Amino acid sequence: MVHSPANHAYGQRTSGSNAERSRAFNRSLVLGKVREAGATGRAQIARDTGLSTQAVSNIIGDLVADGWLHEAGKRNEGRGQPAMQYTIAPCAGAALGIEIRPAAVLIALVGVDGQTLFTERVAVDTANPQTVHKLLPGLCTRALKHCAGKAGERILGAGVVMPGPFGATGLDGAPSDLPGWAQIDAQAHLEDALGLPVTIENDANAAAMAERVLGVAQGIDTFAYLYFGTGLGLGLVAGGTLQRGAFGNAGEIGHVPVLYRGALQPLEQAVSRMALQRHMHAARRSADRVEVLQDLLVEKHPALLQWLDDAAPALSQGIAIVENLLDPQTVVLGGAVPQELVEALIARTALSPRTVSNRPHRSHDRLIAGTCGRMTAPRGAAALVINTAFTPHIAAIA
Amino acid sequence: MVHSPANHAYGQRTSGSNAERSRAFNRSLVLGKVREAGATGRAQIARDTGLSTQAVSNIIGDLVADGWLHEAGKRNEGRGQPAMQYTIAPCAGAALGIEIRPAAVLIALVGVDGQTLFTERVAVDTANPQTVHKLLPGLCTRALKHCAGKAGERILGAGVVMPGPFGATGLDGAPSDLPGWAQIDAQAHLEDALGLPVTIENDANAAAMAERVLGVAQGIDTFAYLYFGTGLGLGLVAGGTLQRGAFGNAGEIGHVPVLYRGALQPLEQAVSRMALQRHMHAARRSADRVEVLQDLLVEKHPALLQWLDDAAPALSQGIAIVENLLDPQTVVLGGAVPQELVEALIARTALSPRTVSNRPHRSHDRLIAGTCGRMTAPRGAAALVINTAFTPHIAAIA
DNA sequence: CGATTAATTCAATTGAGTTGAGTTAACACG
DNA sequence: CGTGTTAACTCAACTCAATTGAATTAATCG
Repeated sequence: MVHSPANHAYGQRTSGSNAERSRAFNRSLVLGKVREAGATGRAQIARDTGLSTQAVSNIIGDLVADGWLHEAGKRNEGRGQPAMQYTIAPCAGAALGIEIRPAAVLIALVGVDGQTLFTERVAVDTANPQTVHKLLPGLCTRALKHCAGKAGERILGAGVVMPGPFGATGLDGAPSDLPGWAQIDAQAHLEDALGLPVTIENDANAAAMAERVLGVAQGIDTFAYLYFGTGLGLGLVAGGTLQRGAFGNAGEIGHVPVLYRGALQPLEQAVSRMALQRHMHAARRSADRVEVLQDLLVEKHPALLQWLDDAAPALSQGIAIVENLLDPQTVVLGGAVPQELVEALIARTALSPRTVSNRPHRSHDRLIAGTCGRMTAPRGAAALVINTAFTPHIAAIA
Repeated sequence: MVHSPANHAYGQRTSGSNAERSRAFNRSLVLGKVREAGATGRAQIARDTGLSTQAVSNIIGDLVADGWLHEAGKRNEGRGQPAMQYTIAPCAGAALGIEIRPAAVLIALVGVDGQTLFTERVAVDTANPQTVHKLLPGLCTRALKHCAGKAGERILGAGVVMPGPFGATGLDGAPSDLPGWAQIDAQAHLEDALGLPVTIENDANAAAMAERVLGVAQGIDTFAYLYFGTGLGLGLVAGGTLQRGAFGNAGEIGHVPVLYRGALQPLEQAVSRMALQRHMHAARRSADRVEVLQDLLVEKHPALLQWLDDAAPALSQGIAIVENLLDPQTVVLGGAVPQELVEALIARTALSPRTVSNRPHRSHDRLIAGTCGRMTAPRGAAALVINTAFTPHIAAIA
């Protein structure tokens, strides 16, 4: 359990719009359009946004001057003057992503153009607030050194992944809890350690954002992400926005009961690293490290195959619930396990025909594998920060 | 099944902001603040929105001139000049709400101040597109006549409730399907019949909006609504916004399997009007009309009590899933059944302790009864339209 | 009664998008 | 090869709406 600063529902209090906030809104909008398109021109953005070409021109002028955009040659298509193309500048800035696990801290530095510039994993005895506070500054400067000049000095902020749920809930006491974080204001503690604005999120939400910003869910506005962690988490993106629930604890799908090996059990007793380790342990094989899992998969270990065959129907039930409750464009499966394991599980999962997602003409498969790999969570934490720069919103400048 | 105009995901394409759209945004924001507060003054709104008092003053001046707001006396509190209070003008406008059921059409006219001005229920043989098209104009003028002068002539639009799911899905063939609507563009058809802009929504979403705008969920930004209809539906409101899913079919909770009478069955086999009717039919009592249910409840009919006792644990499982997946501030239960039945069911429902919603300090109960009564769906349809006027958004004026 | 506090208004200013005319650079057709 | 067409882009004047700061009004406090 992690301390949650407020016991009341999140309130993002919409503020009124004025010229200044309009400009910030339109800047983000334009940046987002460039990111979405990869490369595009002013006139095209004007059409996409309903702004005049002049307005877009002024904004793009600003963004180029500020180093956010680069000119990328002219595009020659049909008649008329060729349109100058713009792309997100690789050195426009970067965001830090940090994952705090019970026995390790993972860090990633991701550029606003989507390049992962640096990753590192540090094992710790216990990831208590003191240890992490001492560890972070060093890690942070090391990360920044590795990309000096390339991502410039503009660090937008830090995203931090910590295991949920946040605040006191009926799910406390899970083995994934971090010691010592429940009593302190985690965000303030981390901002103090890093000297950067910090956003805290759970692993599944961060992973979902990783796939949306950097991975397989780019351009998909409404999807669910099943995160294969110690337990099983669910990250929800609807209309391009992360759904956190009223207290930041949406997505606790691991506790939903499903039929598994003939009995009703919480889904994460069937599908999760914890479940897999328990199963392999019973077969006297360890499965605590990602490399080991990969080896077991290559050697087609019968216990692993058995687990896959048992887990798939449980997963299918979970997906049916998610599909019927949220009607997503697709469900992404991923997490801190080898890509091959995810794919093997997907291959064995027969999706229920009785859901709203079983529609005739689909542009995406109902269940797809995440591509962000092992560093999904820390990269997602960074993606979280990057995403805000590309998502327009009217907000008072604090 | 109802025709869904597009087989691709909803796209509400954000447009850029300019002076005009900023003004519209701020107007809605101010209107929303007045609605939220009941009565409030300019300076207070300025503080709430981060706008200057001058800006708020100008906007309020406009809104009063346009008939949206009324002055409601000065408030004398402490020092300083007393603040003029403003309220939503009862005759500022109204919205039409229509529910199309297989054997009946229900209509409601709701003023922007929240007053229900008129309701009517018309039985029909089959609610096919032709019948409805012929019926609506008369119903509509009748509704408007009953409030002439009171709600003025400003009708903002019509909300229409039709049973989901929309478009082709894996859930087709449900008994709640409407005949003949799958082949036509329902929205265009209804706009033609009414001469008003039409918003189509399913019953649960409309009911959720009814409670948010008119009922027990006022001021609650994130909640789930369990709608007791022919089946069981789920309306989701997150951050004040209705969550429709990618194709408008979010909330099909009725198909989630739960343990009911010793076997895994879809939740709506346990909790729904359909389930109740089947159970009472087996006890040789009809239960097809709301009045009959009320009588059965008063006489404490043993079969009904038995059904309540059986349904409650199933409901509890459904609620646990909703809580863990969405972390709402509260869950509202309601629908087209007597209020007393809803309350009797709630009284028997023991909520799971193992969910994120089991938090120590709660401002709302975890499960509360809806208060919008029998006309929930049509009133909610109207609320849907009214809500847009009070919700700020940057959008191109088409 | 004067000082203080708070709401409101007036008038001038500012920021940002729009408008419409003009420029540039490609293609297409004779 | 030149002229017309098309489309991207730019310049300068304009407009809308919010901000700023001073002034006004109406209440309470001492």
